[in-house]
Amino acid sequence: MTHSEENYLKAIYHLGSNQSKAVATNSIAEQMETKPSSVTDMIKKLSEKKLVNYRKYQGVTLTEKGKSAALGIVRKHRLWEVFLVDKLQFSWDEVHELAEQLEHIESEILVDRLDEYLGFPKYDPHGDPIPSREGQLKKTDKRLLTEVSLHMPGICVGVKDSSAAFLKFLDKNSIALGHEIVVLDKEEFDGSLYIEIDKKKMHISNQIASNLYIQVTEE
Amino acid sequence: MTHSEENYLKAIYHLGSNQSKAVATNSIAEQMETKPSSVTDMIKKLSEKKLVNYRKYQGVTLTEKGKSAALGIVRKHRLWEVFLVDKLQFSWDEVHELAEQLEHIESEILVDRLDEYLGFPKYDPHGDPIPSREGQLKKTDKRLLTEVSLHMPGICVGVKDSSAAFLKFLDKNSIALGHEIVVLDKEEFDGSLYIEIDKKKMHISNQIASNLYIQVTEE
DNA sequence: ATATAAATTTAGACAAAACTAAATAATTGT
DNA sequence: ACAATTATTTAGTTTTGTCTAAATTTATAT
Repeated sequence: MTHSEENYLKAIYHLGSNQSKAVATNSIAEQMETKPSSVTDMIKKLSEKKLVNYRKYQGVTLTEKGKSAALGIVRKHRLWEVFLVDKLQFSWDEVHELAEQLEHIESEILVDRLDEYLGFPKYDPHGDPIPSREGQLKKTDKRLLTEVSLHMPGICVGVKDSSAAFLKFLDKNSIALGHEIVVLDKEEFDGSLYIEIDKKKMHISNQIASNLYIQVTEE
Repeated sequence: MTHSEENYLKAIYHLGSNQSKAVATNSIAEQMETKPSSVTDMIKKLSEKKLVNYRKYQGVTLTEKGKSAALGIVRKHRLWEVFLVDKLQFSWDEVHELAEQLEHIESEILVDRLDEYLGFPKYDPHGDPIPSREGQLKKTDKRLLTEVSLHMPGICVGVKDSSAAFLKFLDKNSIALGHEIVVLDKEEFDGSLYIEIDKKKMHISNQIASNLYIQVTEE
């Protein structure tokens, strides 16, 4: 499997995992910053290899084989991200591009050793679940902070807006993944929230809150 | 710089570092398991980029720019090897192919962070020196264990007698390539040595010692 | 319902990196 | 010295992944 093939599979996986609908050629082209005609070419190739289901003009879906391959790449990507953040002191907004390269390193054993070395993490630094060796994903019941009820404890597991600017803001205010968050009160006037994070009380705007994903730890 | 270009530079570096003579097209082809005509093609390309000096039919040498690039790749290769052995528990003979992939990951910062994380190692698991960020190489010198001075640390890098009997003996006494060895004392009477290998003290005969190659790692 | 717009595919071209086969230069042995 | 051998380069082809431009299919709007 070439790097390019892997990148297409990953793109199709990311675009298709939410809906059960087929993924459009154009959306793949946009995601990969390439031309639709190039996408068509690659889709044909992947189709011949039984990695995607394809009918002309009808978009693509991953076959079981394709999905399994895509999950393998996602697994590698997210494990390397954990490595970069936990071991090499990168911050969570610096690791994506590096992981894009590292995810293509071919070796089952390496991935498993890395997994073990990192302590079998279940989530990457952005709060996204890491597929198991068998391609199983932990379910995430993550909600936006704005949708969490008062006094319901949860853990900060992700961001909706992953722009460097937003991530930098969070860093500055020591809001980090893994920290426990409770909403203490809501300001009806502007939707801002009084929260407690990591035992520190804060007041954050609705705009911030609506871009933070929380894993609710009690029903 | 493409992976292929990097591989050619590395091959030319390895073939040319011993002699000051130009490297022959055929030897590059042999090293890279490719055809001489392919080598000529690539050499022209590298020559246009001022990475090698090339005159038709006269072989190639690296320019300063090319040498610096080659050393950068060697640095990455050897640092990743240390990572795989020290952190992920691979053995010295399993890491080469993986490092061949990892050496192409592009990121100055990553390499520096890795270097720091590994404690700025000076030698890889095979006893080969790791170039500094500036491309400086520690000198190496490989000797028989019997010719190493007391308390001079080195790495076990090879055997003179490669008979099954000898290798079996080494295995039984957990003397393996890549292990650090220090000679603690010599027995004048029979030339046997008291050594410390991998933090374990041992007493070995002169016959054993005179069949083990050591890479001395300090002046 | 059908004209127009949007999405997708086809056809043909290109660059990178490899190859084969043929031509040419350098080296070697007598 | 020069014929034979070996090393190297050239010319032309292939594969992969991309592109542009044109053709075709599907979706949309009045």
